[in-house]
Amino acid sequence: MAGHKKQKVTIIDVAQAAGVSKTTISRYINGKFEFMSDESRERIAKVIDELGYRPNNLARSLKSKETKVIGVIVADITSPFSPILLKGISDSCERYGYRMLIANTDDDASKERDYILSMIDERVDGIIINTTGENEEFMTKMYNDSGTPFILADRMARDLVFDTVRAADGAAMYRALHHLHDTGYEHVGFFVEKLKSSSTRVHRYEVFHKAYPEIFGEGALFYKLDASVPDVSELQRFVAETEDSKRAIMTVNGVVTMRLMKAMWQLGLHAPEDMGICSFDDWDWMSLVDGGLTAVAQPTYRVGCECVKRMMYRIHHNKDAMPKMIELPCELIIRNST
Amino acid sequence: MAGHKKQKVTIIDVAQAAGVSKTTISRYINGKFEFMSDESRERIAKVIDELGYRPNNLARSLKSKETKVIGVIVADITSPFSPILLKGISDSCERYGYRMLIANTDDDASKERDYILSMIDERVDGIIINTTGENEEFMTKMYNDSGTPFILADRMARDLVFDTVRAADGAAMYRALHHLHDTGYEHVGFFVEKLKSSSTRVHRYEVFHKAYPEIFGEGALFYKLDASVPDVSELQRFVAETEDSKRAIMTVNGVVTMRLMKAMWQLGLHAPEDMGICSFDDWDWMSLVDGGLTAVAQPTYRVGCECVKRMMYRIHHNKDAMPKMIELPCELIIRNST
DNA sequence: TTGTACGCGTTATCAG
DNA sequence: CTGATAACGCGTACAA
Repeated sequence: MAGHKKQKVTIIDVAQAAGVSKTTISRYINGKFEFMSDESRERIAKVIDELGYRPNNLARSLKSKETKVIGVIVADITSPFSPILLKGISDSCERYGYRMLIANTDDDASKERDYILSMIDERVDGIIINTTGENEEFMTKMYNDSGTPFILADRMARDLVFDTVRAADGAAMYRALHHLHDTGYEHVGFFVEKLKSSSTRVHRYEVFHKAYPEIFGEGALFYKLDASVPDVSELQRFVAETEDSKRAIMTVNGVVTMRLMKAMWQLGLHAPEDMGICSFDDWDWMSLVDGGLTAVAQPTYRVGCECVKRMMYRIHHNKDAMPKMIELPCELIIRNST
Repeated sequence: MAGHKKQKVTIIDVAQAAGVSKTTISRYINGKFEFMSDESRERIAKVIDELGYRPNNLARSLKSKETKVIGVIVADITSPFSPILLKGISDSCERYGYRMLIANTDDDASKERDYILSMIDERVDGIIINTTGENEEFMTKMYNDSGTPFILADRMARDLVFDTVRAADGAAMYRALHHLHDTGYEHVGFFVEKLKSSSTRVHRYEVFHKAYPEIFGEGALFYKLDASVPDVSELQRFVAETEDSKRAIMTVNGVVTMRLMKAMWQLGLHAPEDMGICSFDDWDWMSLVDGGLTAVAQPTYRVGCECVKRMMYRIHHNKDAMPKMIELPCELIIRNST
């Protein structure tokens, strides 16, 4: 017997031990007590306890066509964004009695497809996905084939074909720029990473592009951080182009903020003396650097919660509901750096 | 039909469409091509493609008794430690063709028990657990009942009843203290959070307790950060007790480091001028503060990988192997703060 | 090379 | 109130 998984006790074992049929055990398990005598119930309770019986969820799911499992696909699990989203999803799932099957795509569209397939094979009841954005038609096909609902977390697709839950970062951008303008800044440079189709960055970029001229009355100033030129050089370019003015930096996300803080350190620059800085994304360490960075805090936890909530609605109430865009407000946290 | 999950195509549909029995389809799916004619194979391939057939993993697992799913239970998914561990596990699982079912316990022993049960119900092939440490006997019972292997990630149990993969932070502590001593520090205060049974903290605490006198020739100096007194006060106590000496702080983990950095900021203190600081845990922002914090970097990613590796060994080669303690080396990263 | 028939552990239908 | 029995979708002896 060594090397084998222990024989699990099944519903039949329980039935025999209790001297009833497995039907009755099944009823007991599912709380249909109205269909059995009190003595039966008590005996079954005792036997189940003694044998340590636990129903096999695989078999149950096979029969019932639902697994009570939600698939969650994140683009980058090591991003500070992901754990918070996952916590939101996890806490909510718990409340509704669901579990999570989690996958990480490393922002790779092909991996994303693999995991979607894999999760559908596993018969998850729905998929919450922080998508790379490159599998829109694939997901549509999967949805049509399997009926598995998708909900997009934070990142949106080109067309609104799936429920989408995201931060209202457009509004936040306006608030942040107004704040900078009111505080007396004359120029604001927007620092971005490479713009992939991934849309969150692109969206913020586009909003800045539109909002900045409206508020500051001049064309938007963009600075791109990529491998071709050191971050420090790009920062110096900004300094040169805005010299002798009260200037501030706005970053497209927390990663860029971190890269710029490093670059500023290397150049011996500090906020707010040398330049203001306002970060999109508020990560814990940002309250430490230079006496605290002004930042736009994302409602990431709530995004996770809302994804689950919407998923529950779709699963239990209306499988064919119209796709809906749910936007959650950001918070502008003003600290020492502006 | 509205409101119902799409009818999935089954192995029988494929069999009928291809004009063979489902046995042959099953063989095809499982790559046993030696048992069928080339024409059969081609026809089947075509039909599967046309129908978009995907085998139902629930049914497969029910039969085969293996799900290719590893349960992962973390104590705190929002801790910076968790995503890295998860990435290690995830990347490794991917290589071996496994998926992960993830749960977050919020360091709550009762939740931990619930999730263990739930995962066993789900028939996961094994459980990797960053345990609260309070369910040792429960896990032992579960292991005996179900045969599901457990592997402890980073946190260990009192007795070595399960495989355990962890950082060799004892050795790291010695190295760090030697470094501080060699650099000329006269006193080192060790700052800890509340010591729960959770063992990682306790272990570091105990090692410091033993190592400090050996290296510095005086009794260990401990400072406890808890709700009863402000962090700032505890820091001031340290300053008072080591006045007029070259002193350094050693923290028990990254969270404490962050709290102390905040407290130092409030008191206008800086490293390394006012005191050296060496952090257990090296988180990304630590390279930014005060020109970079000296830190002990944990091999967290590799811990995740090793957990999976060991799990594969246990599942595929030796279910009853003796529990083993696997220790991975830490790295001491010397920066500006010491 | 292919197919028949049974079992995996549950739930649901129906007849007692 | 209770219990046969047939699914659920797949894998596999065993037979042909």
